[in-house]
Amino acid sequence: MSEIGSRRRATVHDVARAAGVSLATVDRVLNGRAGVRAATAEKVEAAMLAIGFQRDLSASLLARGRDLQVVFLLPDRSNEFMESLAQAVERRARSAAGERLDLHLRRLRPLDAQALARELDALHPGACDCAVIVGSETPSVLRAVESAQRRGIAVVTLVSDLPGSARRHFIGIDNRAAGRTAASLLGRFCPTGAVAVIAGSLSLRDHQDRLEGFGAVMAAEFPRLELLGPVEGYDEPQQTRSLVEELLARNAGLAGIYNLGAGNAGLVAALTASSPAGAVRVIAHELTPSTRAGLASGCIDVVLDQNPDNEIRQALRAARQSALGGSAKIATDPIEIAVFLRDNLR
Amino acid sequence: MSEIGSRRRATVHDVARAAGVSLATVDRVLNGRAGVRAATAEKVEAAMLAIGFQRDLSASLLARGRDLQVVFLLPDRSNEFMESLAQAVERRARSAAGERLDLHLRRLRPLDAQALARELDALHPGACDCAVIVGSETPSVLRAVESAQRRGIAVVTLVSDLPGSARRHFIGIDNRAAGRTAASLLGRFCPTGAVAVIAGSLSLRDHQDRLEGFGAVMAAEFPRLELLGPVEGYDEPQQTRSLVEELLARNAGLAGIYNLGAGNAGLVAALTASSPAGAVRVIAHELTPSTRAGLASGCIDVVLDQNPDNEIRQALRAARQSALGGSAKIATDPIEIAVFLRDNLR
DNA sequence: CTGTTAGCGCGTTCAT
DNA sequence: ATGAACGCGCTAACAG
Repeated sequence: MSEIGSRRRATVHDVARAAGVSLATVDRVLNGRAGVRAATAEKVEAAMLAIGFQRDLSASLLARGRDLQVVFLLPDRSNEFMESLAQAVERRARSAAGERLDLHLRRLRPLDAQALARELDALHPGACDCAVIVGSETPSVLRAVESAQRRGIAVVTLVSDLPGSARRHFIGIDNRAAGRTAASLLGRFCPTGAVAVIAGSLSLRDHQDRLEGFGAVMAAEFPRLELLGPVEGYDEPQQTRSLVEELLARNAGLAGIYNLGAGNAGLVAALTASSPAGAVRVIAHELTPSTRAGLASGCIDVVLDQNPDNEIRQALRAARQSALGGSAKIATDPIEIAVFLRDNLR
Repeated sequence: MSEIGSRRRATVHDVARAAGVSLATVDRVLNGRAGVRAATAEKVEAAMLAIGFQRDLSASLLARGRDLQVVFLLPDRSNEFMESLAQAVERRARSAAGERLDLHLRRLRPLDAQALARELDALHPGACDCAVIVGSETPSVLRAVESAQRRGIAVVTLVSDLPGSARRHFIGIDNRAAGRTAASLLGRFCPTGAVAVIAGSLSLRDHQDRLEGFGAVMAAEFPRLELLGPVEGYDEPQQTRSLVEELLARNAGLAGIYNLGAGNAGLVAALTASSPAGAVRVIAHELTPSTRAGLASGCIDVVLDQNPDNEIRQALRAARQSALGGSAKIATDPIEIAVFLRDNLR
C-alpha cells in the first residue's frame, strides 16, 4: 500500500498465458458465455485465482463502448422520503456518468406488486445491467426478481429487503436499531410521564422492526415511562394529524411522541396547533421538508434518517461490483442511522 | 437521465475536429503542457466548452499505464481518532486499487509543522498527484502547500482546514454545528444543574469552534444550566482524567460533561471510577475504542463523530476530480456530524 | 509549434 | 472450440 509505483496488476493477457489459452477464451470464461470446454474453463479459473487477476471494470466498459445501465424502480407519489430518494438518484446521475454509469429512474404506483413485477419482467439484459428496487414481499415480486437474476440482471433491494428472494444484495438500515435509538433518546429526554407511539402500518416489516426495538429499550431502561399505543396512521398526513390531536387532547401529561412511520406533515400540523410549542418531546423518521420544518420550529426534537444520498451511492457500488461478475459477496458500507437535531441539519 | 442508451459522449476526437487541430494538441491543452500557441489553446478550450467535452479519467489512467498516486500525510501517535483515520485509508486501499487509485499513507510527528512542510516539499509531481494532509495553520505549512500546488500536486486538507492557503479543497465537518448539537442534546438531557466543558487546547481552531457553538446554544436555549469551564486537558488521557475527577469531586450536583477534545480514555476511566454510573450525562467526540466502551457501559451518552471512512471516501473523490484538471470547483458531499448512542453504534 | 501513430486492458467480430 | 485483429478514449513518443 505504501510503496509508490508498486508492481503492475495482472491482465487478461497474463491469465491467458498462465492458463495456456487465448484471450478470447479467457474473455468467454470471464463473461460466462458458452463455447468453452469445462476442463478449459477450470484451467482459466485456476489461473485467475493463482495470479490474483482482478478485472478492470472501466476498461471493460470502455471496450464495450457502452455504459453500465442501472435502473431504479421506486414508488411514485408515495411519501416525501421516496421523493428524496428519487432526488438523490437524480443528483448522482451527473457524476455517475463520469464513471460510465447510466442511471434511469422509473416511478411506479406504490404498493402495486403486479406493476413492479411487470417492470422487472420487461427489463432486457441488453438494456439493463442492474435493477435497484423498493418492493414488498409478495410472490409476484419474488418471482420477477428470480427471473431477472436468471436473465443476468443483478437485482439490489433498497430500504426494504426481500430476504427470501434471489436478490443479489440489500442496501438499508437496521430498523430495530433505529427503534432502540429512538427509545434511548426519548427516555433520556422525558423524566416522567407517558410516551405515545405512532406507526404507519404494523403490517410493514420495517415499522414492525422499529416498534420492537423501541419497546425493548423502553421496557428495559425506562420502565418509569408509560407507553401509549401503538396507533396506526397509515403514513397518511390527515390521519396522522387526527391521531396526534387526539393524543394531545386526551393526555394532559403527554411527555413524548415517537412517530415511526411517515405522514409527518400531519404530525407537525397538530403539534404546531397545540399551545405550548416544545412541551412534548418528539422523534420522527426521515429528513424531509416536513420534518425539517419541524426541527426548525422546535416542535420536533430529533429526526432519524437513512440518508438517501448514501443509500444511492452504496447501491451504485453494489451495481459496479455485480457487473464484475463472479459470485463474490458484494461489499458495501453499512447504512448508518443518522440522528439529526436542529443543530446538525445538513 | 431516463432514456436508456442515450447519445454518445464527446471525445478528444470530437474536440480535435471541432477545433480543427490534431489529437496531440488537444491533449497538450488538456494537460496544460507547453508547446501550444495561446490562440490555438483558446480555440481548443472553446471547442471543449461548445461540445460539452468531459474527460474520461479512467481511460486517461489506462493510457498512461499508471495509477493515480494519492499520498496521505497524517499525524502519528497523536490520538485514537487519527488512528482510525489511518485505518480508514488502509481499508479503502484495496477497493481504490480497482479504480486505479494508489493510496500511500505516511505518518508524521504530530504538530510538527516543519516535518509536514518537508514531506510536502519532497513530493515529486511524477510520483504524487494529490496530497491529503491534516495540518496546522503555520507559515511553513502554508508555504509548502502553495509550492506543492504550483508543482501540480493537488493538496486537500482533511479534518482541519487551512482557509488562507492554496489548498484545492477541504474535507471535514462544521465544528460550530458540532458544538451546537452537543449543547442541544445536553440541554435536553439535563433538567437542571451545572454542565462542564473540557477542551483539548483552545489554540486549536476546531476546538475553539466547538466551544463557540456550544456556548451560543447553551446561552440562548438553556440559560437555567450553569456552565463550568472550559478547562484544557491537552487531548491527554492522564490530564483529562484528573480534570474529570476534580470536577466530580468539587461539584456534587454536576449534571453534564461535554468533552470537545480527545483524551477520552481518561474521561471514561474517571467516570467508571465514580460511584453511580450514569448519574452524569456525558457527550464526547469521535467513535474510538474508548468512546465505544463508554457508550457500551453507559458512562457516555452520546458520541459525535466525523466518520473517517466517509472522509477518506470524499477525499478520494476530490483527488479524482482534481486529476481531471481544470479549475472547476471540486464537488464533494458534506461530511455529516454523526450522532451515536449505544443503540445505533455501527 | 503541431500532427501521426502505437498501445494501455478489455470485448468483439470474424476466421480457423 | 479457439485464436487473431481491431477499436473504445486517451497519452506519449517521435516526426515534421
